[in-house]
Amino acid sequence: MGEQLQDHDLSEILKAVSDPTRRSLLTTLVQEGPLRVTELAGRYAMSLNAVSKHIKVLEAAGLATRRTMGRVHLIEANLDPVRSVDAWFGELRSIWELRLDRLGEVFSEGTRNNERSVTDAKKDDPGAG
Amino acid sequence: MGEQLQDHDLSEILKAVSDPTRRSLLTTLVQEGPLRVTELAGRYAMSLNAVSKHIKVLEAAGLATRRTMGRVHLIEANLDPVRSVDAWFGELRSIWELRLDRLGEVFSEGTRNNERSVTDAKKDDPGAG
DNA sequence: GCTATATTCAACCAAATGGGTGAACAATTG
DNA sequence: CAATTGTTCACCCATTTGGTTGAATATAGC
Repeated sequence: MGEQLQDHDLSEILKAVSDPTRRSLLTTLVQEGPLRVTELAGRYAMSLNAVSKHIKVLEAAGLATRRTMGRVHLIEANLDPVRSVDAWFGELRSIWELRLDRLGEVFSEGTRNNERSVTDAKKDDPGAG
Repeated sequence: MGEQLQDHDLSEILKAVSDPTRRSLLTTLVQEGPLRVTELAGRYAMSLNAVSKHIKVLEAAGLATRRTMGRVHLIEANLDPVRSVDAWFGELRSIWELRLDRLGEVFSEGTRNNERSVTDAKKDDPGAG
């Protein structure tokens, strides 16, 4: 059961939550539980169709799921994909700290001249992928 | 120091990292430290100008900073804004768990129908539009 | 001063995005 | 069946986006 961190998925998730309306929708769903499309749309100063489209984007990103019950579509939030985002940012941070470790504390004296500290850190290069 | 989580900033940060090229740029900067625009651009199958624009987007989001040294612009990653993203997702998660907790309380009070509150909320509908 | 290098600015283009409207489809109800 | 309700589909429109190219600006070196 590996989580295949596909670049495309990550882009889709991040793009989905980069829109304030969609973030708001997601928050609403998270705090109130599954809601109908119309109920959701009623809270925004935009057309039902616009909200419907936003929901589709959330669905495509895996951040929302739909349970169709008759003519009513119940939309529910799903925060699982957020873990992919966390994972990516986490990885970024550890790469960052790894490099800072290699550089050592020599760097903290000033940010203008860094050439020498780099060569200094070369003695202990693990080459972490 | 409160995190004055401006919606606009969050959107800008998320949109910035929603592009795979920009994520790649950020990763490169994080693992290799400050780099010149040309050096960065040389790693991508796109024009220097395209990369230059991507860098600007990262800068605008606060994810990269620029130190101009003569004609050379050193671009450096800055992961601080990521904390805003973490904060938002974290908030979302706690809201989620809070609601689940509330649902649990309702159950232990002797309610027998699990989805009643959602579907039944129709009678309390304020009316969209 | 001239030339080469590093980078941005400006204009342009195709595609994607966020929004709107009206019609269509699906399901419930009288 | 007909009417109503919930939702999507198909278009249209303006703006943004990601990319291109060519010119402009700034600095470095001969």
